[in-house]
Amino acid sequence: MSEVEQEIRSAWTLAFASNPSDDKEKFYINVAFPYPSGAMHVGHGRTYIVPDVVARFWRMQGKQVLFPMAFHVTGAPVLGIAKRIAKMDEMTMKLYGGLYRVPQETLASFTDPIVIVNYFADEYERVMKQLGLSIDWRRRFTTIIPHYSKFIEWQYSHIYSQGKVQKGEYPVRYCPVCDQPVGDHDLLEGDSAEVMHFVFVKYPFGGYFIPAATLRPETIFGVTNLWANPEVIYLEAEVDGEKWIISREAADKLRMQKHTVAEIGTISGTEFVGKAAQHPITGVDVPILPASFVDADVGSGLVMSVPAHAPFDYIALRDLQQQGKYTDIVPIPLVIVPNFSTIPAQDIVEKNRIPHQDDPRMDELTQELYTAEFSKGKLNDNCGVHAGKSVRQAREDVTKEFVETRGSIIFHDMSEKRVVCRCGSRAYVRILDDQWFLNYADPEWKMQIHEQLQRVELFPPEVRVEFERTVDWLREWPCTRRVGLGTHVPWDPKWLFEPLSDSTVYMSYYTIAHKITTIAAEKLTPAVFDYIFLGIGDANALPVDATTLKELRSEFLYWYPYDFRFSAKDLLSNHLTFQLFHHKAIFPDGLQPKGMVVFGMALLNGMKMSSSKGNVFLLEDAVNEFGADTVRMFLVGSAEPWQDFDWRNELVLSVRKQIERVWQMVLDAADAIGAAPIDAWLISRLQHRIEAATKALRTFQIRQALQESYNGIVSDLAWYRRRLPEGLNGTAALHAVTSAWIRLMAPIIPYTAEKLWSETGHEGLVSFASWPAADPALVSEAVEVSEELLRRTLEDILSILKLVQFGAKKCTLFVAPEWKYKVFGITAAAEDKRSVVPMVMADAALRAKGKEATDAAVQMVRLIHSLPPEQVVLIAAGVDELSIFSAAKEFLEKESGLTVEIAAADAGAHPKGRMALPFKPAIVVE
RNA sequence: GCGAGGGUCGCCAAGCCAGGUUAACGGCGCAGGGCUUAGGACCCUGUCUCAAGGAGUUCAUGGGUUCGAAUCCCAUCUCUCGCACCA
Repeated sequence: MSEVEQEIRSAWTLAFASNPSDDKEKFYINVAFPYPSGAMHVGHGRTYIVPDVVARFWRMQGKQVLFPMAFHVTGAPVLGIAKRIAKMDEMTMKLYGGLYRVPQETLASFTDPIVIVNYFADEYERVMKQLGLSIDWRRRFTTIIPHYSKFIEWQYSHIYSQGKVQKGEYPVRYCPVCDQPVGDHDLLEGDSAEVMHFVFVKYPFGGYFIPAATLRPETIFGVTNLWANPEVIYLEAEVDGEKWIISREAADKLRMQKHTVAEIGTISGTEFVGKAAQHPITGVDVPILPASFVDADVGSGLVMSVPAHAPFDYIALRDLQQQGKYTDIVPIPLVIVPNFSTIPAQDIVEKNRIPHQDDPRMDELTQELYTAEFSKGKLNDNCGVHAGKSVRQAREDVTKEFVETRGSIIFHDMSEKRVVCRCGSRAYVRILDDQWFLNYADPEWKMQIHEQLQRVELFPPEVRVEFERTVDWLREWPCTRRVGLGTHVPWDPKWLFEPLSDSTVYMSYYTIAHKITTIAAEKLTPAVFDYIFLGIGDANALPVDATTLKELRSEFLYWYPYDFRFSAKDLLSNHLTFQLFHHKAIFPDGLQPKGMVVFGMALLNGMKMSSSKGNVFLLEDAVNEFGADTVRMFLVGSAEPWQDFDWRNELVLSVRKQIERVWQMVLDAADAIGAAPIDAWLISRLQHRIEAATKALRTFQIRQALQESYNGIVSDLAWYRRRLPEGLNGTAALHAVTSAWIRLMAPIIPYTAEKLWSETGHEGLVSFASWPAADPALVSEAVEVSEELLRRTLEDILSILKLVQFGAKKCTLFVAPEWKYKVFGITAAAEDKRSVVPMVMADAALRAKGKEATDAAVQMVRLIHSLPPEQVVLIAAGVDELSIFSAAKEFLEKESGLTVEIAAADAGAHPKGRMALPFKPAIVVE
């Protein structure tokens, strides 16, 4: 097989290079391009095989198909990989040297990130070619070539001038040693840490403020005291011009969050414990109490105490009161929560018998109660104007009130302390103040996308809701980064465009990718792209020669807009929606995306496929072990594109056998001659198979298409064989079947199909042969119904034989009498099957039959419900069962091993004969 | 927690939107038989339980609507994906 594949691959070289055609309609599909930082696994395989099957199908339908591919190398991950390889990091070396089998000498050069992406981009291309993907490789590019950068500059010149890119503040994880933001890939530890947003509620204290850090500002109405850690030395500091008392850690963090902090002095926790601050709303005294659970490294290092609702506060207070201190403090209930008393913190602490505030279970219990209150709680009458609100709502409102009218700040802190950069230093939250954002929050832009979305075809249709939701949910997107590979922001070159933001309209770039490289990159000014993509300006007044420009313009216009874009569902909530926004912002109405197909995820032996966990099966290994067609057919056949699929080696082998079966059956049929009565049935069935497969492919139900074109045809051929007269293995009718069959299978198993196509004497490539068309003139319903009758009857005979205890020799078929067909007809036509009996009785001749007729009517309702509706119609029109069975007498005898006799039920003396129904003869075995 | 989509007879997976084609397509696996020196391949049959072609219990669980529900409604349990600066 691998030799055959080789040979065919060379025949395909350049065959799929696609240029605008004068007479053919275009069909342009594309896939989310890969980030080539590692080897391809079988999960990637499906992502590209599905569009390839679609491309091949439409090509055979006579369309001029464009299926391009490129590589997305923008971003930071490879930088990290290169660094880790330079440091000989064990995990990384194992992954690349072991799993990905990068040769040692090549691995040594992986200290350069560009080398990594180029290496894997080449590998992707090689494996994709092995898989037989019908890609126009002339259009390949990577996103960091100068031409593409010029394209991105052009894109953003429009987005920027429309005011859709804005400057703003943004909290990011930041490494003070590297002086850079750190992404998940850059962290040694703590990649699950989230950025939390505290509100600093300021309590006046002497000439100072004590900013108590809280995640639950709505509980301000239940504050009984503040907590300070007596073991901590706090700072007196001037923060943004006010005097605050905070921990040293908080002071450092505040500096990173755009606050000015000047130290004035220090104050030990013990010094102000026992004194009182003032409640910011009521002004009453709030005592400051000591507590060991208060962490200087969280928030401000000082917290407010809500003992009714915070387990820590409750238990710390209980501990003090047990020593006889502060016994006048009583918890103030605030939040009504189902299944809890008015003091939920007490419930949860006492129920779990927590001995003291340093108990390790406390974090978990706190989380439990916070979640319950957040999702189900309502504020009670202690909460002034907020009484009756949900916790969720009150939190939002109170936060707003404090920030806007009471001078509170939002303080960002990590949910875990151990967040460590690759350099070994701890990472913090830092506010970047000159970050650039794409304003996806713009209501007008959103509205345009909602409107546009209605015109986009989506598969599967269920994803439409999710797209709509995503459009609503998107807000400002930070679109620039300081580190990584990519294109510099033209108006602020210290920034680079972030990867998801430089890949939103590249589908248009494909249309010219193979030609634009002949132009020197520095000539590619925004005006040049304006001409190519938007038709703006005079071709003769631009730095590039006019002929070339016009050619690019016309090629773009030929292909665009694209017809379908394919991607896995994890990109739906970002990339797939972003690209709609960008297309809308840049291109005119007629050039907007027309359709999208969203894929499911990949599993390996039931587990999620993941390179980092080593749970992958490399695509190249799969192709070498099983053959490209087998891999393709397995991936297509195991699930529809939008479903998750599971790769299991043991199942793949059976797919290979199926391909071998096609191969054998087609070659066996090559020299069949002559004719048989069953030919008409086979040809008739074929028309249905073609129709069903075609319909399925048009709606991307590739698995369904495969079932029709493989399983369907195989089972038709099996019945056909069975029905051939003794001594015949095939007839000339098979030639029509195999010719259509090869073409139906060609999109899925192109190598095998290509080989069979030439083996069976056809000229040219099957990849460009015309797709078979169903011919209604070749459909014979009568023949199909009569075969169906035989099939069902034979099945019944065989099942009776199986059950019967004696050695049967003879079988008599009693065919239903004419009047029962009449009852069948009446029943079939009845709108409401419940009224059949009176309808039958209305017929004088039938009424004369008495109970026999009413019984028959009841049986007929059951029978009709058990038959496909279209068959019911045909049977109601009348089936000459007597002659069908007579003609098939020999066949029935051969299959059953019995002597078969056929009789009319009314003539038969046998009492069983009365059981005969239309399409269901009475069977007597003796 | 929020948003989206699922849970079907050993496994994969149709059907559900438009209730009666449904004991529930198809494939895989398994079992029996045929063909064969043998194995493979191929063909036939079976594969929830009983059974002269029929009957009984089934489609995550519990309710409901209906002459009739895997399909519609309600509740519960459970799995997958996304939840943002990241490819």
